[in-house]
Amino acid sequence: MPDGSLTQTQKALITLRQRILGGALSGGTRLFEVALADELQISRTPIRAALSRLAEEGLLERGKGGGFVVRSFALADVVDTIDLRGVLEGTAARYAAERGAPAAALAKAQLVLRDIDRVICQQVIDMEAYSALNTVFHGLLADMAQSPTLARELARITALPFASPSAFLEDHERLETLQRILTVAQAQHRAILDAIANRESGRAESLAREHARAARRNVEFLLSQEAALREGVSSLALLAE
Amino acid sequence: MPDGSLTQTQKALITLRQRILGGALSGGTRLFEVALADELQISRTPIRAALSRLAEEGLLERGKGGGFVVRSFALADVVDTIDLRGVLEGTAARYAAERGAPAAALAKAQLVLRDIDRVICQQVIDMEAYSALNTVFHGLLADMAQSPTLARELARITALPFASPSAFLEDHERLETLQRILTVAQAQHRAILDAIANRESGRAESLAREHARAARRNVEFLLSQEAALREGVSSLALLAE
DNA sequence: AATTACTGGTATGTATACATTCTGCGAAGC
DNA sequence: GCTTCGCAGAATGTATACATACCAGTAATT
Repeated sequence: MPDGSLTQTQKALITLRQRILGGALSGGTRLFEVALADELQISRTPIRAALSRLAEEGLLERGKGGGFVVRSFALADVVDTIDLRGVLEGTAARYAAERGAPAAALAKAQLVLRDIDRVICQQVIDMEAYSALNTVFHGLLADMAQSPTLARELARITALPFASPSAFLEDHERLETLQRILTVAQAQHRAILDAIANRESGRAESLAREHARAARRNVEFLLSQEAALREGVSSLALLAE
Repeated sequence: MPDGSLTQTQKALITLRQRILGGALSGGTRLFEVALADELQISRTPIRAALSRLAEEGLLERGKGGGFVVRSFALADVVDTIDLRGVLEGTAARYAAERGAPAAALAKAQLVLRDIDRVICQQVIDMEAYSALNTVFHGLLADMAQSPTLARELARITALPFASPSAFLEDHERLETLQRILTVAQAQHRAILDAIANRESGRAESLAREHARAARRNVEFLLSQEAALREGVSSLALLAE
């Protein structure tokens, strides 16, 4: 639990977020200000601020007569959220193609893809590096759409751990499987960029949607495994039973 | 300014929301807790809570070192947001078609369309009644998708006054123009419902997107008018200069 | 002259006492 | 037996005093 020069609100925010995402607080659990204040040794005011921001992030819901409840995510919600990301990224790709992406962004995206190539051809894949690069690529896609509104909503969705573009990748056991998945994803990245560069908006949209669909297949695969295997999937810790 | 048995937070929330939507606070304006507390005769704590919720609604943004700033909406943002609603409603319609909408919802939607018919064939159109029915119809569409995630995001977007399904309709001067617009919209409603009932997902999605496009055309038309005419368009009061 | 360090003012952050409201349970009344 | 009233407690809502952090303006030092 970090304690640098953070404000009390930030400390509470980090701790509580961690607990929710980590599954320590299961969906439907009501959070009481006094109890939390007592436990975390922080006064009610910053606790309240933290709860409010968690509601803003979509991890909590406001109860009827005040109060906050941990939002519960069912499998169907996870799948829907990933698909929704696909829809939004599809729209971003379409906008980028229709409006014409800035040459600088396109060039940068090409460089990122080159870097990703370098990472995935290694014998031991550095997943942290891949995730970082993948996130940058998807961020560039959002930028190329030149729509702050869309970028905002995409950021909101992506903030949920299971909807992030790099979710569920670190959880594949076999190297071959992982390498195959990443190779296909990279081909999709190239195709999306190509469609945008050629101003093929329909193609760009479809490809981006399909790209997210791969993430959905990943979840469905992981959930078809034995429960024991699912234990380690940190992105799914907050799933309801 | 209402004062029933509302909490201070609610009062502050309502007042501030009204000011932002009404354009009394232009985009980029920073809101200071103390100043607001002093002016509204409410202590800082509920002011803070209200500001936090307005940030959640998307009307305010959090500044770098704390503090809140009124979000500024340019014309491009309005257009993008309406299109985004189209994308989301398109997705809702597609889901409804793919998953199969509950018979009860379909029947209810048919009834609503019947009611809308009755409203728009009048000599003097009761716009309040139309807006209410139109909102119900769009709400049913969101329900038929059977995706809480999607419904949530749709509700978020629709909360912005210029992105609501019924925005900009009350601002048409000539009766014939209004009647033509509503007639076309109603035809689109029917087509969307038909596509959903027939499980034609692609058609349903395209139609719902096009339906939102009509709202976009409305904005663009209104903004092409003289500034004097735009004065009365309440949904656009918060637009940046 | 440029830079830095001080300082006053103003902003948000925090703690806490007090107010209010809601809820669940139990007893009284129908 | 069921409803309703009311009470107790526990929760959130509110006010406010105090702490801290940030910024700008100014003066001192290099």
